Amino acid sequence: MAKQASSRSSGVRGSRTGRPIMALLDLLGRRWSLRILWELRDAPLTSRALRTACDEASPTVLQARLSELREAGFVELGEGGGYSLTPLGRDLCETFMPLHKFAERWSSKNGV
Amino acid sequence: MAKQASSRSSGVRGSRTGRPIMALLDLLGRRWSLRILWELRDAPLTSRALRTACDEASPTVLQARLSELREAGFVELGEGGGYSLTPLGRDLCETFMPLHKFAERWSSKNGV
DNA sequence: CTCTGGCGCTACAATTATCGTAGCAAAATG
DNA sequence: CATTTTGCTACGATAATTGTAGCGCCAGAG
Repeated sequence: MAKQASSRSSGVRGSRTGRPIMALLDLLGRRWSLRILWELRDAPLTSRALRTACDEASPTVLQARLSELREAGFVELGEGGGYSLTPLGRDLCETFMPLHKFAERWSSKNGV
Repeated sequence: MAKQASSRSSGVRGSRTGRPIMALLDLLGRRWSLRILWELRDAPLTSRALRTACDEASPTVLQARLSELREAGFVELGEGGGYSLTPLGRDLCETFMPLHKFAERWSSKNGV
């Protein structure tokens, strides 16, 4: 795999291009990335609680995403356990929060 | 896998939950989804041009994502060829456009 | 008509990522 | 000490993605 170096955020597709947006788009375009940020949006969650919130996704991926997200500086693991958004992560979350409203508008046009 | 029914948007993880945001998050959390929307943001592109723009991603996935995005009503294929955003798709794109600025802010804190 | 060349799209094998289950060591609790 | 919960990992099975090649179609050039 060799995707994760150690403290660099460059296992991300598109980061080679020097366009940060590409790196971000790629990082967020991985399974459960967006979901994790979303579930953490207003309260810290333990890894298990997060797993439950994420429809019982496998801990393997969750842990991988959590590592990436932590490395990216969006998520952190508190002293007494429990994952939470960093200020930067919260900022990112705000950015695509309007997606919520959009989703509802979309689903009605989509026949649910 | 029976992911794509035909004209339903329900091969999407989370759509079972009845929470449209989950369905959207899952759809966008697939490889190249966000990137495709991003590349189409201000001009239509032919499938080849899109492939070039997407760092020569394999046509297999691109075509798959394009189908999903078309089914979701975000992207359409014009008469004379060329993919473009639908009004809805453009709307979605606007939603996460601030990500661009965020990405730059992020990359500077990240040491690139 | 024939020959390019671009279009959207597909086949297929190889490689990766993800899933699902089980379980670990460490810390907290009783 | 026994139990529970924490973050995290192993590993075989399954699904998604990659890379390369090429299809049928159509417009324009010769």
